[in-house]
Amino acid sequence: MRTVQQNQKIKEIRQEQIRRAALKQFASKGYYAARIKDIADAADMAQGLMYHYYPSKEAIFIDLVEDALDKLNEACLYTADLDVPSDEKIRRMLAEIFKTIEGNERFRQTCCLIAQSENSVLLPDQARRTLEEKRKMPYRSMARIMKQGQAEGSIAEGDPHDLAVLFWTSINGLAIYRATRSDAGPLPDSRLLAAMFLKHNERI
Amino acid sequence: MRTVQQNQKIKEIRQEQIRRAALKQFASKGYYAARIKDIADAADMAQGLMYHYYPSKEAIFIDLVEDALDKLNEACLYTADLDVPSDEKIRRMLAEIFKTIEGNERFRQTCCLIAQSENSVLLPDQARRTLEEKRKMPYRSMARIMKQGQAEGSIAEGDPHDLAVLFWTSINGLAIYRATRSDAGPLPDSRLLAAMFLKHNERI
DNA sequence: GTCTATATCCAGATAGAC
DNA sequence: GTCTATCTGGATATAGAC
Repeated sequence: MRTVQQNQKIKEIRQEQIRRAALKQFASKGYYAARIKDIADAADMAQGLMYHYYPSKEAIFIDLVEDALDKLNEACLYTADLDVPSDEKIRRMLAEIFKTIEGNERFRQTCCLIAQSENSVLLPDQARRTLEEKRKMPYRSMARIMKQGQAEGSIAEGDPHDLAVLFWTSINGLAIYRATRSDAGPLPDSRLLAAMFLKHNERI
Repeated sequence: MRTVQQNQKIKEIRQEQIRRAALKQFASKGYYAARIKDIADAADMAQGLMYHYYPSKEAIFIDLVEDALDKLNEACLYTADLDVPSDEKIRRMLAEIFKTIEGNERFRQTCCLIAQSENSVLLPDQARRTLEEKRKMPYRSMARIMKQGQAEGSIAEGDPHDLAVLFWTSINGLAIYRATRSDAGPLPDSRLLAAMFLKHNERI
């Protein structure tokens, strides 16, 4: 006889299996093209079992989107609080993101999940709301860093929010690019992108 | 009794209606989420009639993707042949693209169609092949312009192909951004993005 | 908790009347 | 050429045995 704790443990493991498999599917195919069957196969379990752990496909998706955006926000706040000049924050953040896009499959998938989701007008209602509410935050954090950098004299002129938009949309574009080509070589040097935001005298 | 010419005329009009409606649907929802029924409704015709003009959903999609990429290539070649310095080509191209993303709904949808399609690993086979074959061209054109500009001394250092990748992925990201927010204000100034590619002394 | 079998629904595609 | 009605397959979700 299994104890309650053991069952709880199984539940956590299973849900993690499902999340991992679902992230892979949603990130590469988008919400609609990814089928429950694919996810179940990738998670090594019967399709029916999925519904023992999640009430619906949408619920899995929402779980992933929330998690992805929370992690992104967290990383932004962490960087914003670093005790280094703003231009250095930008450089580090880009270097870090590029490195993880290249090396960390899970993170790359997370980027793609967000990109995929933002890309699609048609999403389940609750997922849509979650997304719209949470995605604003990284833009705000980045705008704050840009503004601070302009005051410090190291960041290029221009509306800080516009710079933030360019920052994230460029990242989105690159993550998608990388994810959809098996033949893609390494990403460009992150400093090329950083140059967009830095004043000349701050470039390496 | 209608003549052959009149029927031909009807055919062209109908196909144009379908393409216009399909572009809108595919661009905003992606290939799988866009339903034939949606397209038929948007084109003001019965679902069954669609199949009188196109053999399948995939055929419509391929038609659109080919058309979109051909137009993009054409625009690249046109710009590449202009008799102005390379940095000026970059500036003009970006200004032109930004303007059309903002003002020209059809062009914006075309950008999104390409972005959507590139974003999705799972596409009908022939569409996938068309896309992979044709999308390389804009990258090559742009890389050539970057290289030439470096020789002229106006474009930033770095692998020309990498710069081309940054160019197009940033555009893709922006087009998606703009297309998915009803609340989005105007796009950032195109010169902010141009700054990524220009040497300092060439910046405005 | 896990599986197989099945119900249900809906999208793409077809048939046939007008 | 255009429409309505229908077929068919495949996807989500459920039921029930183990």
